[in-house]
Amino acid sequence: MTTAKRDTYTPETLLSVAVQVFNERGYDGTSMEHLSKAAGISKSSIYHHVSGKEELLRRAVSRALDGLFAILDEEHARVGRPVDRLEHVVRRMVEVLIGELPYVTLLLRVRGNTATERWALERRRDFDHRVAELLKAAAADGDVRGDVEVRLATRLVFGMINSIVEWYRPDPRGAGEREVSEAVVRLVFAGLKQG
Amino acid sequence: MTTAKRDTYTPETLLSVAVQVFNERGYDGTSMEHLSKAAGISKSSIYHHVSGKEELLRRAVSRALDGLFAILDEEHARVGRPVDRLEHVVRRMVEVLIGELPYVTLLLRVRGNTATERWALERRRDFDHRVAELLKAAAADGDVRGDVEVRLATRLVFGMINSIVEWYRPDPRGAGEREVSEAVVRLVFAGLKQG
DNA sequence: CCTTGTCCCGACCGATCGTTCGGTTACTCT
DNA sequence: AGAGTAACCGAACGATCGGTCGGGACAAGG
Repeated sequence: MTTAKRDTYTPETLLSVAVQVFNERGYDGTSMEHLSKAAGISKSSIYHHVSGKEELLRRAVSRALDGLFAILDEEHARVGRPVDRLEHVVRRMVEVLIGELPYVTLLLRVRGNTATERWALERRRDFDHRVAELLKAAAADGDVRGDVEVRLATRLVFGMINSIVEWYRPDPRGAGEREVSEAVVRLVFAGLKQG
Repeated sequence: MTTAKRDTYTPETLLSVAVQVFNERGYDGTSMEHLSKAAGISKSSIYHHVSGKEELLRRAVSRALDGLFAILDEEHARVGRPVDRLEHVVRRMVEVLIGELPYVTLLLRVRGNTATERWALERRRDFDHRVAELLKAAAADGDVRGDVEVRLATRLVFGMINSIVEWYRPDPRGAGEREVSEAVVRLVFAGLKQG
């Protein structure tokens, strides 16, 4: 609180604007001109805050990845029966995904054209493997079905969870979040069939 | 068979090359230079076969959409109990998605920057609504759980199915296809829990 | 007052974008 | 052989790309 800042951009506030535009137009489809219009400052001014377009992407996907990996450090993800730890991770993934929606959205659309994008893809794979091991342990306990391969099931469950970014739009009262995470947990573990 | 064609490009063969590159680099991330390198002809020669970059996109997503809509016209999708028709549509969606993998992949990544992309998004929404009505009818019959909203369940199921394009790679023997469609049907209707 | 540093700007850079054009090659048909 | 044409090419178009540069406006500290 030593400095009384001017009412201006910081790398963080600029990032939130940039991520929104990236998600609307796609990273490749977004020019620095688009960003400057959306931020209300000139194109060259953006370079006062960040080193360039790719740094904005790196900051965004880092934030998303940090949020996801933090789940694995939570107590309920580390101790207990694997099937219960898996349920906790699934539920928390939905919550993080919704809480950091624009950043995770951008992360999930990265294709691998640049070094930054390939680094993001690698960290995503790491996370996937960690969850796959959890599912494998739950299968070894006989708590989840054994007639679907672990790797395949992991991918399909991730697919369902990650697809949330394609349609979820924030609810000002934050009401829909619990409904979504509950629906995902029910469908993943019990399926559509009448229980 | 009246014409013995020269060994050269047609709009269709050129399309298959273009779609592959689009999926690797993203549509916006792909330049006509990239396409010419991949196709082995000069940039200007591409314009002898198609009107431009956007026509390639339009042809690709049209092929994907035609494949999906054709499912709804099949007999098992039109007659019978809604829950059985739903299972058939789910299974066939996986098959079409795998059979037309690169085209459906491109369709699912369209963002809406151009008129062609917005048209594709609109047709996708139409298809989604058709399937949502099927699930609604199955819920009215009491054949699928009623504690998850129909619209929400539809989106999550579509998310799981559509995510296949993110990791499935064609098996020369076509072996994995049945395993995937079976796994999807099991997870969607019965869930992960040991049955 | 003047200096210092933050924040921002218009003008401009070389490179690349999707597309066009005039012309050449190579095959088909008569 | 000669005409016609589908397939192709190199060069260049105006526009836009991500990024650079020198300098102006403005607040804080002396």
